Amino acid sequence: MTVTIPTQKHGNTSLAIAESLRHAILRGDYTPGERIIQEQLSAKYGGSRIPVREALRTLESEGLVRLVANTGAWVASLTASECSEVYQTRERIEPLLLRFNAAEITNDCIAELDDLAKRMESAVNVEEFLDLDRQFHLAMYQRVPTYLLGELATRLWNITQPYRRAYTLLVDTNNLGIVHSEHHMLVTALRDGDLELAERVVAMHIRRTRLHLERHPEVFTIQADPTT
Amino acid sequence: MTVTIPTQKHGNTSLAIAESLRHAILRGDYTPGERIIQEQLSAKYGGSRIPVREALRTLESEGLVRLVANTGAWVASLTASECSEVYQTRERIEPLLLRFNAAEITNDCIAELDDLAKRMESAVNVEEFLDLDRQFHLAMYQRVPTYLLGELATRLWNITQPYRRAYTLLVDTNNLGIVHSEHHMLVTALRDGDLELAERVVAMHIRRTRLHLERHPEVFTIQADPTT
DNA sequence: TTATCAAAGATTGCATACAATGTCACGAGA
DNA sequence: TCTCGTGACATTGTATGCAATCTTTGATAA
Repeated sequence: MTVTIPTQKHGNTSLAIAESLRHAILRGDYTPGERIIQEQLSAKYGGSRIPVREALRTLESEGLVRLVANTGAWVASLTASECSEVYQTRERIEPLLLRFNAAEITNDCIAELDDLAKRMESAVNVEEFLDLDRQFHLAMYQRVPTYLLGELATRLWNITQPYRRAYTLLVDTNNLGIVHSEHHMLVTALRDGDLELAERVVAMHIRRTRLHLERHPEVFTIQADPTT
Repeated sequence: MTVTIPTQKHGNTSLAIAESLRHAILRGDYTPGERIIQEQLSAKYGGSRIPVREALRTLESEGLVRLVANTGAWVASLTASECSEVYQTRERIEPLLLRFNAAEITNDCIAELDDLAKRMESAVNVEEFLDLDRQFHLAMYQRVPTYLLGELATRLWNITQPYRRAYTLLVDTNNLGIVHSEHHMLVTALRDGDLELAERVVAMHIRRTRLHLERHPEVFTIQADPTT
């Protein structure tokens, strides 16, 4: 399969490859632990391996790819305890990020969040649910440009994406009642201008999800077939 | 000047260059805002520009270098508010990291911390003080390997290094009384096994430093001479 | 004097080619 | 059968060279 990237201007190839590959990993086109061959990617994008290598380095420091010198690149995978660490970090980071954005979370934005929360309840499949969930968080956190908090939150979100997917598949979209309640609580707190409460809801939301994940270690057994 | 890197094994060149350049930036060999020319670095390390480019990408995602396509690379610089954001993030992250390490902070380690705190009090120059300060933090935070918290804390520490240096130069090493008290409070809390208190001391230590920095915006005017 | 433009020079971006390294399969010996 | 080597193959690492782009300089006109 050949992928053509839109604005293929000179000087942006590695950026475009990084974005495309990041999306592919988040979409689930790659499984955690799957080997990445430079030559295959360069063929796919119709270039040489040089920009591919730079894209891989970028994704490595984002935590989405693991590089070993002279050996190769793999899609990153997490153990249960590593994932738990990421969630505990999110628990500290995201309330702060919400605080930075609070002033710009206007009525329009709250209406949008409310809409997203409702659409999430009637999401028919896992992919739609995951996409709406991501949009919900970004809508809160990207009102205001930050130097690193926004990007950091996104990175942590991305790293855990495969396991969020596996977990959502496991529990089925009907059994996500608490998640929906929490989203509505958050919208209400924001509407009331109660930032303290909103921060606490975010932290609890992340915390509860972490505790659930910790009760399902089988989620972390997804691995690429080594022969692939 | 030519720099020879120890174990120059095939496949580790970009890693070695990244480490060397990172150290050079942290040492203050480069000023925030200073231009980085790929060719100069490749000449310095006696290789081609390819591994230099990969090293620059790594340092970019660490936040130490700013890259612009087709244009060049610069040593990262922070505005006062960006630096404040980094400190606020540290305020949330480092207590958590301390918590992860708590179980492994043994009597030996506490003695080492105590020693470092004392040597810091009698530090004769700014560079020695900065180095001991760094060691003090690492000694607490790197008892236990973490998946990302340790690396994240180090990155945030590194990003703010030039301004920590400028600030320390500004206030002079004699006027750091509060800093020393806080370090000793921390050692005492750890010795008493009072993790709650230790976490609060760390957070307050970072918070107080941030408030001090915010009162000295002149620290953020250090810039490279554009003609350099 | 200042602003604008064009051309030369400097610098970055990337494709190619080859070297270094790792991986895997196969066979010999225990 | 199992272990250990050994060779061929697959893959990664990097030097080189040229194309694309940006920057600077100097000249021109307002």
